[in-house]
Amino acid sequence: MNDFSTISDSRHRLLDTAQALFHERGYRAVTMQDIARELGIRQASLYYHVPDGKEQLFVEMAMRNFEQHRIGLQAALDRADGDLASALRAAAGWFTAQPPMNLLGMMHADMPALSPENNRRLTLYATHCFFEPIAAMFAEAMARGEIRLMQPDLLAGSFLALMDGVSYSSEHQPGTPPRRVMAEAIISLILDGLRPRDAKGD
Amino acid sequence: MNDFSTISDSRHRLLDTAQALFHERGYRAVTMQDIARELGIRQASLYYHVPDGKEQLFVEMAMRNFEQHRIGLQAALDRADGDLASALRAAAGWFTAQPPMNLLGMMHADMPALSPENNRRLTLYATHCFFEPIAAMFAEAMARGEIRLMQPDLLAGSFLALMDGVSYSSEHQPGTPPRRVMAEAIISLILDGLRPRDAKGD
DNA sequence: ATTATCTATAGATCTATAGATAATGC
DNA sequence: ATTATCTATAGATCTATAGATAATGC
Repeated sequence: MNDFSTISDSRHRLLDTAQALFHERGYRAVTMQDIARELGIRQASLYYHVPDGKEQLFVEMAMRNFEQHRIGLQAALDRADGDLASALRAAAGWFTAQPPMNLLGMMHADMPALSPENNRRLTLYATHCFFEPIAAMFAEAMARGEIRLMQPDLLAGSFLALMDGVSYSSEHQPGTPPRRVMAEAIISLILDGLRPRDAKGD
Repeated sequence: MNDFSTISDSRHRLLDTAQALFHERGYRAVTMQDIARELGIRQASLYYHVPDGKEQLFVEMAMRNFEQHRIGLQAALDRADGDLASALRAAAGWFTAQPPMNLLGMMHADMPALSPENNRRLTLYATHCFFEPIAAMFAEAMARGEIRLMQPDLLAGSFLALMDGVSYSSEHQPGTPPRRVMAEAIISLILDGLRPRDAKGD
């Protein structure tokens, strides 16, 4: 079938599998055994691909995942119109189209298991890939006078927390609307708040 | 010194210690050893207090914690004035005064490690203690015509996600404002949104 | 010769049990 | 006699290493 580009195809398969399991259950809950079983190979065979073991696997998976998000998120933002509403829809569209990643929960639960050095690297890179683009989006809208003044960092954190909340609901709460529908409601909330506007529709 | 009420004082100390560690690092990352060391006793001695072991300890800790939150949250809401702004400030005041608990992250990461039965019990009880009071708060404001129509469940989930985000920032992001300051900004966002009001202050 | 797997296993943890020991309260 | 601890340890897991085996590409 596909004979080309199989160069590090198995590496990608490994990282994909690790990603699905780590994001679903967390670093400590997933064993090398689990990952190997999912791939159909023996646990010890994983060490051919990641000689430094489980922590290396997690860090490589996370770095690749963060980078994919950075690129996808930035592309979505670049494609959006020049207003905040479009940018928010683009960002939310990106997140809701991706598998749930539970970013804040992962940062909280999994980072402490890593070496201080890896912890630091991943935390910095998460800031770069997630926080900064979102904060910049809000800061630009502020510079355009489109929204009132508020700390962009706080808004970025809130937005990411809300995206995590959407993923959580869609995964664990029975009978919730689709993620994009929830995201749309949240965007409307962010832009206009809960208080009813005096008159004027939409 | 205090000779009375020491009846199950040691049990409370045990649950307190377990709570601090479980909330900080998650169920699987904390060993019985860690908890015992913190209490200054031997690991095996814990089993005198919790014969069924680690899972029992976690479940009892979580149930007690949820119940404390339900009572404190309800009391705060009862004390508030009749409008949503007061209720939101009361709820946020309660959460920011408590030690961070990372509710959504915990539900996501720790529940799968428990037996299906315990998982079910805790999930239901979390809904009862956190979701329902908050959703009711929004539903009542809607009934009063104070806010526009939106799914109370979605708003409750969003509010809890935002509270988790506040806790996360205050713990892991250097140089963030105090939790209550962040919460106040978020409440203003929920009520009025980001778009600047035409004229009229507050 | 290189690449990717395998089997077997050492060593480190971690949970939980069995049974001893000490202190307290009748 | 009851309460709360202790020591010692079995049994289960989990990570990671050593060395064998098979397949592929010169």
